[in-house]
Amino acid sequence: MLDLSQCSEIKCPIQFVVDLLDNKWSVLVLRELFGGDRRTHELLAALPGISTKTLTQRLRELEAQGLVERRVYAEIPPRVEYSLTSKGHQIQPVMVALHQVGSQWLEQESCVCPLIRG
Amino acid sequence: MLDLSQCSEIKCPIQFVVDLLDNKWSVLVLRELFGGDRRTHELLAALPGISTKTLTQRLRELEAQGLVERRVYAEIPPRVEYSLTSKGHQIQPVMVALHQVGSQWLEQESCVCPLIRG
DNA sequence: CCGGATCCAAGAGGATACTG
DNA sequence: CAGTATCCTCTTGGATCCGG
Repeated sequence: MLDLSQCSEIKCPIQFVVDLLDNKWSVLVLRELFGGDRRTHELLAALPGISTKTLTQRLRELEAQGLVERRVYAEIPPRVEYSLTSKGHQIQPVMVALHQVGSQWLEQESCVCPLIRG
Repeated sequence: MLDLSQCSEIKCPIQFVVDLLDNKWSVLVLRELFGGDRRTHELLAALPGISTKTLTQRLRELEAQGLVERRVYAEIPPRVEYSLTSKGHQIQPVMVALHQVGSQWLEQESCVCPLIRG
């Protein structure tokens, strides 16, 4: 008998994206890559607190989702560079919106630091 | 001695928003509330798989962050309604962008269901 | 109807050490 | 330099039961 269960699941586009990115680091990794190609140690430096294990996991996931490309250079010492694919670039509107809303909310927050308030 | 550690932390706006929403359900709860005010059991029905405990947790968080308002009516049986605050509405650009990118990606996916292709 | 309290399973993710 | 393997901790979140 034909299994149509997958077909009847009408997937919400919002949920679809959220599912791809709902973990501690994916969005921030993408944010870095929007700044240009990055080597592994550059990402580690740009994302304080992330472990090598987690960074690798996230990059592999993003690669499997077709958002990120991994390029390996046959050199000693090894060199690996990560970049956004064209599909990865498509997420830019989300990043722009996150940045806009985040800036708005940060402004609205009362600043805890008297020095900045001046 | 004055603790300035908080001040030296320059917060990325993107990370700021991500921190507020990085869990399994917050974005989807907000998606529902963009559809209008909702009672508890309506949210439970609209979010298949969520538990009452988790829904309450997310709502309390969103309330604490000022994104959601909780209104209690003194009736028997009890009635509680949740709605977006004005700050909550400010996240709309993110939802729009998520929806747009998600739709785009879903289209690009090869459809697994022959009936829809048909 | 709403939601708090408890218990529990699963997974995410950090620290460290090690390999090519 | 890049990445894997192991170990371990903490959090998330579901299931269930109970109370207002």
